[in-house]
Amino acid sequence: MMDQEKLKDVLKEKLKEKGLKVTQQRWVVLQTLAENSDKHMTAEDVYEVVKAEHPEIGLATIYRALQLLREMQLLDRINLDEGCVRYEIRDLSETDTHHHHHLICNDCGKVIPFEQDLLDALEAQIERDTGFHVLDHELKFFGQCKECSERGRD
Amino acid sequence: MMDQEKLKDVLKEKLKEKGLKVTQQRWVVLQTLAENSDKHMTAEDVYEVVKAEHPEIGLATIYRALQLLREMQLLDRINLDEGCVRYEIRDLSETDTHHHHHLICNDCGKVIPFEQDLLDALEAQIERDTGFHVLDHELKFFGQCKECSERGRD
DNA sequence: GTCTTTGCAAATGATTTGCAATATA
DNA sequence: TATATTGCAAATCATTTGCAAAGAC
Repeated sequence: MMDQEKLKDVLKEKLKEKGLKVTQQRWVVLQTLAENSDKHMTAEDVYEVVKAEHPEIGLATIYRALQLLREMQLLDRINLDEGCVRYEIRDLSETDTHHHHHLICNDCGKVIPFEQDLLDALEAQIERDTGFHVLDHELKFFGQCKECSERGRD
Repeated sequence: MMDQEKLKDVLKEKLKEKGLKVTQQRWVVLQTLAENSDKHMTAEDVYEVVKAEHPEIGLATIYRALQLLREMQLLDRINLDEGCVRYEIRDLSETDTHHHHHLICNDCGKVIPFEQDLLDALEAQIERDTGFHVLDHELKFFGQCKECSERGRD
């Protein structure tokens, strides 16, 4: 929580750049994602949390804030094919082409972040072979997490 | 098109395994995906193509067939975050844990398949480091295709 | 004060589902 | 003939949008 100030400054700066306003709703949404950086929240999840302190904030506003914060690269979006989309706050130190992937447990649905940059060589090869200029990538691993595979062994 | 017979046999066999019936609609949907294996079709795309020859087939049936064919591992599904999902026929020779990825052009939206199995080493490392047992993975590269990057250079 | 943003309710759009009629084995 | 399947229309459900009222700078 020590980074609240820094985070708010980043938000202010990015909004000002585009001539947009720092509203309480945008700050609350960003804060909620920051406080739940271990989770991957849907718009509805954020709405439920926010509602406790700010019952006046509407779901449409949450959607608009999430979209905006994502455009400002403050959030990442992950799509687990559940019929909705999840958001997570981006580490302030990550670069534009961040490389942070996910391990998704087929059994319990847990999403584990995984840091890895081994794809650089692969990207170079793709450019060489196909002429496709890679700007970003998304990598998801599906399987069984440690806990679920241990539970399954009983 | 020489593989029509083989494909139909595979369909028959997989359906019989589950006590399901070979209907004209299921066969037509599978055939459509086979004839358009270079494209990545949405349910609506399939519906439009099918309608020409079989105007009586409804969209709901297309959805049900696509879902079923996917459960039988005859199709793969790709989600490009467009708000809908695309399907492509799976190569009959691919194994259960197939590894076929996509290069997605940010400019023209083209989707280029890409064969690569370099992730095996990475999967082994994940299992070692985290205890997560990887069963499958999905890898998407975003960027600019050859044509678009050449066009952009003018 | 001006221009952006919000809250609400209504609209959208892909996908799913209930059910009576129909086709497959 | 018995059971699975289809077609249609209605239902879902996440997300978006129009618009008048409220808020930020």
